[in-house]
Amino acid sequence: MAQEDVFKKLVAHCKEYGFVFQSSEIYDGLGAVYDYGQNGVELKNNIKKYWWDSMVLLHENVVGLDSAIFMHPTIWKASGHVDAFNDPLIDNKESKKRYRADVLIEELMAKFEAKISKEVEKAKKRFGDSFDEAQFRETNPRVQANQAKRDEIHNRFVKALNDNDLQELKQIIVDYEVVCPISGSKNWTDVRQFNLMFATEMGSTAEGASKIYLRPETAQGIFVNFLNVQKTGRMKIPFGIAQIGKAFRNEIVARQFIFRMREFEQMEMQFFVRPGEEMKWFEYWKAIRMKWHQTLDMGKEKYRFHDHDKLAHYANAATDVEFEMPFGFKEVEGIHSRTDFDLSQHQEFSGKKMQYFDPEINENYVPYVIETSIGVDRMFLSILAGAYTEEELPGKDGKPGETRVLLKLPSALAPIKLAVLPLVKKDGLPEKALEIVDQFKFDFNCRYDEKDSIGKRYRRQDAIGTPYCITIDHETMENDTVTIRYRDTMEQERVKIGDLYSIIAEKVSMKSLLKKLV
RNA sequence: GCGAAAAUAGCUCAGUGGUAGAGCACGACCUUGCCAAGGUCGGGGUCGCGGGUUCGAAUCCCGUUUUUCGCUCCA
Repeated sequence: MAQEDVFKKLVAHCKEYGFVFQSSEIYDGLGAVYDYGQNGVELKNNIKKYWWDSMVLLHENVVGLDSAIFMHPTIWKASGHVDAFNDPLIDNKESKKRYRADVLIEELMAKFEAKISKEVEKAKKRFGDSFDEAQFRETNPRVQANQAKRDEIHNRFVKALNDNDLQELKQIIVDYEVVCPISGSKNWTDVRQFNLMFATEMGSTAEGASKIYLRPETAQGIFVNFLNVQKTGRMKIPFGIAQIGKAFRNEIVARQFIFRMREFEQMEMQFFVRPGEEMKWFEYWKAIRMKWHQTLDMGKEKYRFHDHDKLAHYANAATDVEFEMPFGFKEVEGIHSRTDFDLSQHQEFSGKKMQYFDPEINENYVPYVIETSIGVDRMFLSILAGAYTEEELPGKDGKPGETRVLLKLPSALAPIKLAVLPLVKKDGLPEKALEIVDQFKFDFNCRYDEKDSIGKRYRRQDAIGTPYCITIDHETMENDTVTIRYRDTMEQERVKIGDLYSIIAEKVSMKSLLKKLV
Protein backbone atom coordinates (compact mmCIF):
# COMPACT_ATOMS: atom_id res chain seq x y z
CA MET A 1 0.00 0.00 0.00
CA ALA A 2 1.29 3.44 -0.92
CA GLN A 3 2.44 5.57 1.97
CA GLU A 4 0.00 8.41 1.24
CA ASP A 5 -2.84 5.94 1.31
CA VAL A 6 -1.76 4.79 4.74
CA PHE A 7 -1.79 8.37 5.95
CA LYS A 8 -5.24 9.02 4.49
CA LYS A 9 -6.56 5.89 6.14
CA LEU A 10 -4.96 6.88 9.41
CA VAL A 11 -6.66 10.29 9.33
CA ALA A 12 -10.00 8.69 8.49
CA HIS A 13 -9.48 6.11 11.23
CA CYS A 14 -8.80 8.88 13.75
CA LYS A 15 -12.12 10.47 13.01
CA GLU A 16 -14.16 7.31 12.68
CA TYR A 17 -13.03 5.90 16.00
CA GLY A 18 -13.10 9.06 18.10
CA PHE A 19 -9.41 9.88 18.27
CA VAL A 20 -9.14 13.23 16.49
CA PHE A 21 -11.75 15.63 15.13
CA GLN A 22 -11.25 18.84 13.26
CA SER A 23 -11.91 21.84 15.48
CA SER A 24 -15.24 23.63 14.96
CA GLU A 25 -16.19 21.15 12.30
CA ILE A 26 -19.85 22.18 12.09
CA TYR A 27 -18.68 25.71 11.25
CA ASP A 28 -16.46 24.44 8.42
CA GLY A 29 -13.53 23.96 10.71
CA LEU A 30 -10.71 26.15 11.92
CA GLY A 31 -7.41 25.82 10.11
CA ALA A 32 -4.83 23.56 11.67
CA VAL A 33 -6.67 23.20 14.96
CA TYR A 34 -7.88 19.81 16.11
CA ASP A 35 -9.84 18.30 18.98
CA TYR A 36 -9.13 14.98 20.64
CA GLY A 37 -12.12 12.66 20.92
CA GLN A 38 -13.11 10.12 23.55
CA ASN A 39 -10.37 7.67 22.63
CA GLY A 40 -7.81 10.27 21.58
CA VAL A 41 -7.85 12.02 24.92
CA GLU A 42 -7.16 8.74 26.73
CA LEU A 43 -4.24 7.90 24.47
CA LYS A 44 -2.87 11.43 24.74
CA ASN A 45 -3.15 11.43 28.53
CA ASN A 46 -1.33 8.10 28.64
CA ILE A 47 1.49 9.44 26.47
CA LYS A 48 1.84 12.42 28.77
CA LYS A 49 1.86 10.21 31.83
CA TYR A 50 4.52 7.97 30.30
CA TRP A 51 6.72 11.00 29.67
CA TRP A 52 6.04 12.71 32.99
CA ASP A 53 6.65 9.61 35.05
CA SER A 54 9.80 8.76 33.11
CA MET A 55 11.15 12.24 33.85
CA VAL A 56 9.90 13.07 37.32
CA LEU A 57 9.57 9.64 38.92
CA LEU A 58 12.69 8.03 37.47
CA HIS A 59 15.08 10.97 37.93
CA GLU A 60 15.39 12.25 41.45
CA ASN A 61 16.99 15.44 40.15
CA VAL A 62 14.12 16.27 37.79
CA VAL A 63 11.04 18.05 39.15
CA GLY A 64 7.89 19.31 37.51
CA LEU A 65 6.39 22.72 36.86
CA ASP A 66 3.18 24.10 35.44
CA SER A 67 3.71 27.70 34.39
CA ALA A 68 1.02 29.96 32.94
CA ILE A 69 0.44 30.40 29.24
CA PHE A 70 0.38 34.18 29.68
CA MET A 71 3.73 35.66 30.54
CA HIS A 72 5.26 39.09 30.78
CA PRO A 73 5.72 40.40 27.21
CA THR A 74 9.36 41.28 27.81
CA ILE A 75 10.09 37.56 28.16
CA TRP A 76 9.51 37.21 24.42
CA LYS A 77 11.85 40.08 23.69
CA ALA A 78 14.50 38.42 25.83
CA SER A 79 13.97 35.03 24.19
CA GLY A 80 14.26 36.52 20.71
CA HIS A 81 10.75 35.51 19.65
CA VAL A 82 9.50 39.04 19.06
CA ASP A 83 12.29 40.01 16.68
CA ALA A 84 12.93 36.68 15.06
CA PHE A 85 9.31 36.15 14.14
CA ASN A 86 8.40 39.67 13.13
CA ASP A 87 9.84 39.98 9.65
CA PRO A 88 8.04 41.52 6.70
CA LEU A 89 8.07 38.81 4.05
CA ILE A 90 7.49 38.84 0.31
CA ASP A 91 7.23 35.98 -2.17
CA ASN A 92 8.38 35.89 -5.74
CA LYS A 93 5.55 34.36 -7.72
CA GLU A 94 7.78 32.76 -10.37
CA SER A 95 10.45 31.15 -8.23
CA LYS A 96 8.11 30.69 -5.25
CA LYS A 97 10.93 31.81 -3.02
CA ARG A 98 10.27 33.89 0.05
CA TYR A 99 12.42 36.83 1.03
CA ARG A 100 12.50 39.31 3.84
CA ALA A 101 11.33 42.54 2.24
CA ASP A 102 13.61 44.61 4.47
CA VAL A 103 16.61 42.53 3.39
CA LEU A 104 15.78 43.03 -0.28
CA ILE A 105 15.57 46.78 0.23
CA GLU A 106 18.79 46.89 2.20
CA GLU A 107 20.49 44.99 -0.61
CA LEU A 108 19.03 47.51 -3.03
CA MET A 109 20.53 50.39 -1.05
CA ALA A 110 23.83 48.54 -0.86
CA LYS A 111 23.87 48.40 -4.65
CA PHE A 112 23.71 52.18 -4.90
CA GLU A 113 26.32 52.50 -2.17
CA ALA A 114 28.57 50.14 -4.11
CA LYS A 115 28.19 52.29 -7.22
CA ILE A 116 29.22 55.36 -5.23
CA SER A 117 32.23 53.58 -3.74
CA LYS A 118 33.27 52.55 -7.22
CA GLU A 119 33.20 56.13 -8.43
CA VAL A 120 35.13 57.24 -5.38
CA GLU A 121 37.76 54.55 -5.87
CA LYS A 122 38.17 55.45 -9.51
CA ALA A 123 38.61 59.13 -8.64
CA LYS A 124 41.08 58.29 -5.90
CA LYS A 125 43.29 56.50 -8.39
CA ARG A 126 43.02 59.32 -10.86
CA PHE A 127 43.76 62.21 -8.50
CA GLY A 128 46.18 60.51 -6.15
CA ASP A 129 47.15 62.32 -2.95
CA SER A 130 45.44 65.56 -3.80
CA PHE A 131 42.05 63.83 -3.81
CA ASP A 132 39.47 65.43 -1.56
CA GLU A 133 36.90 62.69 -1.03
CA ALA A 134 34.35 64.80 0.80
CA GLN A 135 34.36 67.41 -1.91
CA PHE A 136 34.20 64.77 -4.64
CA ARG A 137 31.12 63.26 -3.03
CA GLU A 138 29.50 66.70 -2.85
CA THR A 139 30.13 67.61 -6.47
CA ASN A 140 30.34 64.54 -8.67
CA PRO A 141 27.04 64.26 -10.56
CA ARG A 142 27.07 60.43 -10.76
CA VAL A 143 27.74 60.12 -7.08
CA GLN A 144 25.08 62.72 -6.39
CA ALA A 145 22.52 60.90 -8.50
CA ASN A 146 23.21 57.57 -6.82
CA GLN A 147 23.33 59.17 -3.40
CA ALA A 148 19.96 60.84 -4.02
CA LYS A 149 18.37 57.55 -5.01
CA ARG A 150 19.91 55.77 -2.09
CA ASP A 151 18.71 58.46 0.30
CA GLU A 152 15.25 58.44 -1.18
CA ILE A 153 15.01 54.69 -0.72
CA HIS A 154 16.40 55.01 2.77
CA ASN A 155 13.89 57.68 3.74
CA ARG A 156 10.96 55.80 2.31
CA PHE A 157 12.20 52.58 3.92
CA VAL A 158 12.62 54.08 7.39
CA LYS A 159 9.27 55.82 7.19
CA ALA A 160 7.57 52.65 6.00
CA LEU A 161 9.10 50.65 8.84
CA ASN A 162 8.08 53.27 11.39
CA ASP A 163 4.56 53.44 10.04
CA ASN A 164 4.46 49.66 9.66
CA ASP A 165 3.39 50.38 6.08
CA LEU A 166 3.77 47.05 4.31
CA GLN A 167 2.27 48.35 1.07
CA GLU A 168 4.99 51.01 0.86
CA LEU A 169 7.68 48.36 1.36
CA LYS A 170 6.32 46.54 -1.65
CA GLN A 171 6.08 49.79 -3.59
CA ILE A 172 9.79 50.42 -3.02
CA ILE A 173 10.58 46.97 -4.38
CA VAL A 174 8.33 47.62 -7.40
CA ASP A 175 9.55 51.19 -8.02
CA TYR A 176 13.22 50.21 -8.03
CA GLU A 177 12.54 47.05 -10.03
CA VAL A 178 14.08 44.61 -7.62
CA VAL A 179 14.38 41.24 -9.30
CA CYS A 180 14.38 37.81 -7.73
CA PRO A 181 17.96 36.45 -7.84
CA ILE A 182 16.64 33.01 -8.78
CA SER A 183 13.95 33.64 -11.35
CA GLY A 184 14.99 37.14 -12.42
CA SER A 185 11.33 38.04 -12.17
CA LYS A 186 9.71 41.18 -10.80
CA ASN A 187 6.45 39.41 -10.12
CA TRP A 188 6.03 39.86 -6.37
CA THR A 189 3.25 39.16 -3.90
CA ASP A 190 2.26 41.75 -1.34
CA VAL A 191 4.48 42.18 1.67
CA ARG A 192 3.06 40.45 4.70
CA GLN A 193 4.17 40.54 8.25
CA PHE A 194 4.14 37.22 10.01
CA ASN A 195 4.46 37.12 13.70
CA LEU A 196 4.35 33.54 14.74
CA MET A 197 3.06 34.57 18.14
CA PHE A 198 -0.63 35.08 18.83
CA ALA A 199 -1.26 38.35 20.57
CA THR A 200 -4.09 39.33 22.83
CA GLU A 201 -4.76 42.05 25.38
CA MET A 202 -4.60 41.93 29.10
CA GLY A 203 -6.55 44.50 31.07
CA SER A 204 -10.18 45.38 30.59
CA THR A 205 -10.07 49.02 29.54
CA ALA A 206 -8.73 50.08 26.19
CA GLU A 207 -6.18 52.53 27.58
CA GLY A 208 -5.08 50.22 30.39
CA ALA A 209 -4.75 47.13 28.25
CA SER A 210 -1.34 45.84 27.31
CA LYS A 211 -0.42 43.52 24.51
CA ILE A 212 0.57 40.06 25.63
CA TYR A 213 1.31 36.88 23.75
CA LEU A 214 0.20 33.31 23.97
CA ARG A 215 3.45 31.45 24.57
CA PRO A 216 5.04 29.98 21.43
CA GLU A 217 6.98 27.50 23.56
CA THR A 218 6.77 26.29 27.13
CA ALA A 219 10.52 26.53 27.75
CA GLN A 220 10.56 30.17 28.84
CA GLY A 221 8.21 29.41 31.72
CA ILE A 222 10.87 27.08 33.01
CA PHE A 223 13.73 29.55 32.56
CA VAL A 224 12.00 32.39 34.39
CA ASN A 225 11.20 30.04 37.28
CA PHE A 226 14.66 28.54 37.36
CA LEU A 227 15.69 30.19 40.63
CA ASN A 228 12.28 29.73 42.28
CA VAL A 229 12.50 25.99 41.79
CA GLN A 230 16.20 25.78 42.55
CA LYS A 231 15.88 27.65 45.84
CA THR A 232 12.56 26.27 47.15
CA GLY A 233 13.41 22.74 46.02
CA ARG A 234 17.01 23.06 47.26
CA MET A 235 18.07 21.70 43.89
CA LYS A 236 21.73 21.15 43.16
CA ILE A 237 23.17 21.34 39.70
CA PRO A 238 22.82 19.26 37.62
CA PHE A 239 19.01 19.22 37.83
CA GLY A 240 16.06 19.43 35.51
CA ILE A 241 12.60 21.00 35.37
CA ALA A 242 9.89 19.25 33.37
CA GLN A 243 6.73 20.80 32.04
CA ILE A 244 3.80 19.74 29.87
CA GLY A 245 1.62 22.42 28.36
CA LYS A 246 -0.01 24.08 25.40
CA ALA A 247 1.89 26.39 23.09
CA PHE A 248 0.64 28.46 20.18
CA ARG A 249 2.17 29.41 16.87
CA ASN A 250 0.44 31.26 14.10
CA GLU A 251 1.90 29.02 11.41
CA ILE A 252 1.83 30.31 7.87
CA VAL A 253 1.86 26.80 6.54
CA ALA A 254 0.12 24.44 8.90
CA ARG A 255 -0.52 21.04 7.50
CA GLN A 256 -0.19 17.30 7.68
CA PHE A 257 -3.03 16.75 10.11
CA ILE A 258 -1.94 17.06 13.74
CA PHE A 259 1.75 17.15 12.79
CA ARG A 260 1.80 20.92 12.62
CA MET A 261 -0.94 22.70 14.48
CA ARG A 262 -1.51 26.27 15.57
CA GLU A 263 -2.36 25.13 19.09
CA PHE A 264 -0.22 22.26 20.22
CA GLU A 265 1.16 20.65 23.32
CA GLN A 266 4.77 20.28 24.34
CA MET A 267 6.57 18.18 26.88
CA GLU A 268 9.78 19.98 27.70
CA MET A 269 12.54 19.36 30.17
CA GLN A 270 15.31 21.87 30.74
CA PHE A 271 18.36 20.40 32.42
CA PHE A 272 20.70 22.86 34.11
CA VAL A 273 24.40 21.97 34.12
CA ARG A 274 27.79 23.40 34.93
CA PRO A 275 29.29 25.32 31.98
CA GLY A 276 31.73 23.10 30.10
CA GLU A 277 29.87 19.91 31.00
CA GLU A 278 27.03 20.46 28.56
CA MET A 279 28.24 18.03 25.90
CA LYS A 280 28.43 15.19 28.41
CA TRP A 281 24.83 15.82 29.44
CA PHE A 282 23.74 16.35 25.86
CA GLU A 283 24.93 12.83 25.05
CA TYR A 284 23.37 11.52 28.26
CA TRP A 285 19.91 12.86 27.43
CA LYS A 286 20.17 11.77 23.82
CA ALA A 287 20.56 8.18 24.99
CA ILE A 288 17.80 8.46 27.61
CA ARG A 289 15.33 9.96 25.17
CA MET A 290 16.00 7.44 22.41
CA LYS A 291 15.47 4.61 24.84
CA TRP A 292 12.16 6.16 25.93
CA HIS A 293 10.97 6.09 22.31
CA GLN A 294 12.25 2.65 21.50
CA THR A 295 10.69 1.11 24.60
CA LEU A 296 7.32 1.56 22.92
CA ASP A 297 8.23 -1.27 20.53
CA MET A 298 7.16 0.55 17.39
CA GLY A 299 10.26 -0.80 15.67
CA LYS A 300 13.77 0.46 16.36
CA GLU A 301 14.40 1.09 12.66
CA LYS A 302 11.63 3.69 12.70
CA TYR A 303 13.63 6.05 14.91
CA ARG A 304 16.78 7.91 14.09
CA PHE A 305 18.76 10.96 15.15
CA HIS A 306 19.11 13.85 12.81
CA ASP A 307 21.90 16.20 13.84
CA HIS A 308 21.54 19.86 12.96
CA ASP A 309 24.31 21.32 10.82
CA LYS A 310 22.86 24.78 11.04
CA LEU A 311 22.35 25.71 14.67
CA ALA A 312 19.81 28.14 16.06
CA HIS A 313 21.16 31.32 17.64
CA TYR A 314 20.83 29.88 21.14
CA ALA A 315 22.36 26.44 20.61
CA ASN A 316 25.82 24.93 20.44
CA ALA A 317 24.61 21.41 19.66
CA ALA A 318 21.26 20.12 18.47
CA THR A 319 19.71 16.90 17.27
CA ASP A 320 16.23 15.69 16.45
CA VAL A 321 14.64 12.37 17.18
CA GLU A 322 12.88 11.49 13.98
CA PHE A 323 10.15 8.91 13.46
CA GLU A 324 9.24 7.34 10.17
CA MET A 325 5.76 8.69 9.55
CA PRO A 326 3.74 7.62 6.51
CA PHE A 327 5.05 10.81 4.89
CA GLY A 328 8.71 10.16 5.71
CA PHE A 329 11.05 10.58 8.65
CA LYS A 330 9.81 13.54 10.69
CA GLU A 331 10.94 15.27 13.83
CA VAL A 332 9.03 14.36 16.96
CA GLU A 333 11.53 15.58 19.53
CA GLY A 334 14.35 18.09 19.65
CA ILE A 335 17.34 17.79 21.96
CA HIS A 336 19.29 21.04 22.17
CA SER A 337 22.27 22.31 24.05
CA ARG A 338 21.03 25.87 24.60
CA THR A 339 24.15 27.17 26.36
CA ASP A 340 23.45 29.97 28.85
CA PHE A 341 21.63 31.97 26.20
CA ASP A 342 18.16 32.02 27.75
CA LEU A 343 19.17 32.58 31.36
CA SER A 344 21.66 35.27 30.36
CA GLN A 345 19.05 37.03 28.27
CA HIS A 346 16.61 37.02 31.18
CA GLN A 347 19.35 38.26 33.46
CA GLU A 348 19.92 41.16 31.10
CA PHE A 349 16.30 42.03 30.39
CA SER A 350 14.99 41.59 33.94
CA GLY A 351 18.02 42.98 35.72
CA LYS A 352 17.84 40.02 38.12
CA LYS A 353 20.74 37.66 38.63
CA MET A 354 20.10 34.24 37.13
CA GLN A 355 23.10 32.63 38.72
CA TYR A 356 23.73 29.55 40.75
CA PHE A 357 26.34 29.24 43.47
CA ASP A 358 28.09 25.94 43.01
CA PRO A 359 29.45 24.88 46.42
CA GLU A 360 31.58 22.12 44.89
CA ILE A 361 33.73 24.56 42.98
CA ASN A 362 32.94 27.70 44.99
CA GLU A 363 31.77 29.60 41.93
CA ASN A 364 28.82 31.67 40.83
CA TYR A 365 27.73 31.07 37.26
CA VAL A 366 24.83 31.17 34.84
CA PRO A 367 24.12 27.48 34.20
CA TYR A 368 24.15 25.91 30.77
CA VAL A 369 21.00 24.16 29.63
CA ILE A 370 20.24 20.92 27.84
CA GLU A 371 16.69 20.89 26.53
CA THR A 372 14.56 17.93 25.52
CA SER A 373 11.43 19.12 23.81
CA ILE A 374 8.82 16.78 22.41
CA GLY A 375 5.54 17.52 20.68
CA VAL A 376 2.73 15.57 22.32
CA ASP A 377 0.64 15.69 19.18
CA ARG A 378 3.49 14.51 17.01
CA MET A 379 4.17 11.73 19.45
CA PHE A 380 0.49 10.83 19.31
CA LEU A 381 0.63 10.73 15.52
CA SER A 382 3.81 8.66 15.47
CA ILE A 383 2.30 6.11 17.84
CA LEU A 384 -0.87 5.82 15.80
CA ALA A 385 1.16 5.55 12.60
CA GLY A 386 3.32 2.85 14.13
CA ALA A 387 0.37 0.98 15.64
CA TYR A 388 -1.98 1.11 12.66
CA THR A 389 -2.05 -2.34 11.10
CA GLU A 390 -4.08 -3.93 8.35
CA GLU A 391 -3.97 -7.68 8.58
CA GLU A 392 -5.12 -10.15 5.95
CA LEU A 393 -7.07 -12.96 7.57
CA PRO A 394 -7.42 -16.32 5.83
CA GLY A 395 -10.93 -17.06 4.59
CA LYS A 396 -12.88 -19.99 5.93
CA ASP A 397 -15.91 -22.04 4.97
CA GLY A 398 -15.40 -20.91 1.40
CA LYS A 399 -15.65 -17.25 2.38
CA PRO A 400 -12.98 -14.92 1.06
CA GLY A 401 -10.36 -13.70 3.47
CA GLU A 402 -10.91 -10.31 5.00
CA THR A 403 -8.90 -7.45 6.35
CA ARG A 404 -8.64 -6.81 10.05
CA VAL A 405 -7.75 -3.26 11.06
CA LEU A 406 -6.13 -2.97 14.46
CA LEU A 407 -4.01 -0.60 16.48
CA LYS A 408 -1.07 -2.44 17.99
CA LEU A 409 -0.73 0.10 20.77
CA PRO A 410 1.49 -0.59 23.74
CA SER A 411 -1.00 -1.86 26.33
CA ALA A 412 -0.11 0.85 28.81
CA LEU A 413 -1.04 3.53 26.28
CA ALA A 414 -4.27 1.97 24.97
CA PRO A 415 -7.38 4.10 25.64
CA ILE A 416 -9.38 1.06 26.77
CA LYS A 417 -7.56 -1.77 28.54
CA LEU A 418 -10.36 -4.29 28.81
CA ALA A 419 -13.63 -4.83 26.95
CA VAL A 420 -16.22 -6.93 28.74
CA LEU A 421 -18.62 -8.64 26.36
CA PRO A 422 -21.62 -10.84 27.17
CA LEU A 423 -21.92 -13.48 24.49
CA VAL A 424 -25.70 -13.00 24.37
CA LYS A 425 -27.97 -10.28 25.64
CA LYS A 426 -29.99 -12.54 27.93
CA ASP A 427 -29.88 -15.24 30.60
CA GLY A 428 -28.21 -12.88 33.06
CA LEU A 429 -25.01 -12.59 31.02
CA PRO A 430 -25.16 -8.77 30.69
CA GLU A 431 -25.60 -8.43 34.44
CA LYS A 432 -22.66 -10.71 35.08
CA ALA A 433 -20.54 -8.72 32.63
CA LEU A 434 -21.40 -5.43 34.32
CA GLU A 435 -20.42 -6.96 37.65
CA ILE A 436 -16.95 -7.62 36.25
CA VAL A 437 -16.73 -4.06 34.90
CA ASP A 438 -17.61 -2.78 38.37
CA GLN A 439 -14.91 -4.95 39.84
CA PHE A 440 -12.12 -3.53 37.64
CA LYS A 441 -13.22 0.02 36.92
CA PHE A 442 -11.06 1.43 39.71
CA ASP A 443 -7.93 -0.15 38.28
CA PHE A 444 -8.08 0.52 34.57
CA ASN A 445 -10.35 1.70 31.79
CA CYS A 446 -13.01 -0.91 30.98
CA ARG A 447 -15.70 -0.87 28.34
CA TYR A 448 -18.91 -2.84 28.18
CA ASP A 449 -20.46 -3.73 24.81
CA GLU A 450 -23.42 -5.96 24.08
CA LYS A 451 -24.39 -4.80 20.59
CA ASP A 452 -23.88 -6.99 17.51
CA SER A 453 -22.19 -10.33 17.07
CA ILE A 454 -19.20 -11.18 19.19
CA GLY A 455 -16.89 -11.03 16.17
CA LYS A 456 -17.95 -7.50 15.36
CA ARG A 457 -17.38 -6.43 18.91
CA TYR A 458 -13.86 -7.87 18.88
CA ARG A 459 -13.09 -5.94 15.71
CA ARG A 460 -14.40 -2.70 17.16
CA GLN A 461 -12.01 -3.11 20.06
CA ASP A 462 -9.16 -4.00 17.69
CA ALA A 463 -9.76 -0.73 15.87
CA ILE A 464 -9.14 1.32 19.02
CA GLY A 465 -6.29 -0.86 20.24
CA THR A 466 -7.91 -2.55 23.25
CA PRO A 467 -5.41 -5.24 24.28
CA TYR A 468 -7.84 -7.54 26.11
CA CYS A 469 -11.43 -8.64 25.59
CA ILE A 470 -13.22 -11.02 27.89
CA THR A 471 -16.42 -12.81 26.94
CA ILE A 472 -19.05 -13.90 29.39
CA ASP A 473 -20.93 -17.03 28.26
CA HIS A 474 -23.20 -19.61 29.83
CA GLU A 475 -20.25 -21.48 31.27
CA THR A 476 -19.32 -18.33 33.18
CA MET A 477 -22.59 -18.60 35.07
CA GLU A 478 -21.69 -22.10 36.16
CA ASN A 479 -17.99 -21.90 37.10
CA ASP A 480 -16.91 -18.22 37.07
CA THR A 481 -14.57 -18.60 34.12
CA VAL A 482 -14.42 -16.36 31.04
CA THR A 483 -12.60 -16.45 27.75
CA ILE A 484 -9.91 -13.84 27.40
CA ARG A 485 -9.01 -12.85 23.87
CA TYR A 486 -5.74 -11.17 22.93
CA ARG A 487 -5.72 -8.35 20.42
CA ASP A 488 -2.55 -9.08 18.47
CA THR A 489 -2.82 -12.87 18.17
CA MET A 490 -6.63 -13.21 18.36
CA GLU A 491 -5.97 -16.22 20.55
CA GLN A 492 -8.37 -17.12 23.34
CA GLU A 493 -7.94 -18.75 26.68
CA ARG A 494 -10.38 -19.83 29.35
CA VAL A 495 -9.45 -18.29 32.68
CA LYS A 496 -10.96 -17.82 36.11
CA ILE A 497 -12.45 -14.41 36.84
CA GLY A 498 -10.36 -14.40 39.98
CA ASP A 499 -7.17 -14.59 37.92
CA LEU A 500 -8.04 -11.73 35.58
CA TYR A 501 -6.52 -9.00 37.69
CA SER A 502 -3.13 -10.67 37.86
CA ILE A 503 -3.18 -11.38 34.12
CA ILE A 504 -4.12 -7.85 33.04
CA ALA A 505 -3.32 -5.23 35.65
CA GLU A 506 0.45 -5.35 35.52
CA LYS A 507 0.64 -5.44 31.73
CA VAL A 508 -1.61 -2.44 31.19
CA SER A 509 0.04 -0.36 33.91
CA MET A 510 2.48 2.45 33.26
CA LYS A 511 4.83 0.62 35.57
CA SER A 512 5.34 -2.08 32.95
CA LEU A 513 6.76 0.50 30.54
CA LEU A 514 8.73 2.45 33.12
CA LYS A 515 10.47 -0.67 34.38
CA LYS A 516 11.97 -1.20 30.94
CA LEU A 517 13.58 2.23 31.10
CA VAL A 518 15.80 1.58 34.11
C1' G B 1 1.50 32.44 1.05
C1' C B 2 2.12 30.36 -4.34
C1' G B 3 0.72 26.24 -7.55
C1' A B 4 -2.37 21.57 -8.12
C1' A B 5 -6.59 18.48 -6.54
C1' A B 6 -10.91 17.62 -3.62
C1' A B 7 -15.61 18.69 -0.58
C1' U B 8 -22.93 14.87 -1.57
C1' A B 9 -25.82 10.78 5.14
C1' G B 10 -21.39 9.04 10.78
C1' C B 11 -17.90 6.35 6.85
C1' U B 12 -16.82 4.97 1.52
C1' C B 13 -18.77 6.74 -2.72
C1' A B 14 -22.56 7.09 -7.14
C1' G B 15 -25.34 10.89 -9.29
C1' U B 16 -22.74 16.08 -15.08
C1' G B 17 -28.89 20.95 -15.92
C1' G B 18 -35.12 18.40 -14.48
C1' U B 19 -38.41 14.97 -7.43
C1' A B 20 -31.48 13.40 -3.06
C1' G B 21 -29.27 7.73 -3.93
C1' A B 22 -26.46 2.94 -2.53
C1' G B 23 -23.48 -0.07 0.68
C1' C B 24 -21.66 -0.06 5.41
C1' A B 25 -22.49 2.38 10.10
C1' C B 26 -26.48 4.11 13.71
C1' G B 27 -31.45 3.10 16.76
C1' A B 28 -35.61 -0.48 18.10
C1' C B 29 -37.50 -5.40 18.01
C1' C B 30 -37.04 -10.71 16.63
C1' U B 31 -33.37 -14.56 15.61
C1' U B 32 -28.35 -16.56 16.04
C1' G B 33 -24.17 -17.03 19.19
C1' C B 34 -16.51 -16.97 19.81
C1' C B 35 -13.91 -13.40 15.25
C1' A B 36 -17.22 -7.56 11.32
C1' A B 37 -21.88 -11.00 6.34
C1' G B 38 -29.84 -13.39 9.54
C1' G B 39 -34.82 -10.78 9.38
C1' U B 40 -38.34 -6.58 10.02
C1' C B 41 -38.95 -1.55 10.87
C1' G B 42 -36.83 3.26 11.65
C1' G B 43 -33.79 7.95 12.21
C1' G B 44 -30.45 10.85 9.45
C1' G B 45 -28.51 15.22 3.89
C1' U B 46 -31.38 23.06 2.50
C1' C B 47 -25.22 18.20 -1.84
C1' G B 48 -18.97 22.97 2.61
C1' C B 49 -20.58 28.29 2.51
C1' G B 50 -21.92 32.96 -0.42
C1' G B 51 -23.02 35.06 -5.01
C1' G B 52 -24.03 34.64 -10.40
C1' U B 53 -26.01 32.27 -15.15
C1' U B 54 -30.81 29.63 -16.04
C1' C B 55 -37.82 28.64 -16.31
C1' G B 56 -34.91 25.23 -13.22
C1' A B 57 -28.10 24.24 -10.25
C1' A B 58 -25.41 18.88 -6.20
C1' U B 59 -24.20 19.49 -11.58
C1' C B 60 -22.05 25.45 -15.28
C1' C B 61 -19.23 30.28 -13.71
C1' C B 62 -16.95 33.53 -9.78
C1' G B 63 -15.59 34.15 -4.77
C1' U B 64 -14.75 31.98 -0.02
C1' U B 65 -13.73 28.17 3.83
C1' U B 66 -11.67 23.53 4.96
C1' U B 67 -8.70 19.30 3.64
C1' U B 68 -4.82 16.73 0.75
C1' C B 69 -0.12 17.07 -2.34
C1' G B 70 4.54 20.05 -3.80
C1' C B 71 7.91 24.59 -2.21
C1' U B 72 9.59 26.71 3.13
C1' C B 73 10.01 26.69 8.59
C1' C B 74 9.47 24.15 13.01
C1' A B 75 7.63 20.75 18.35
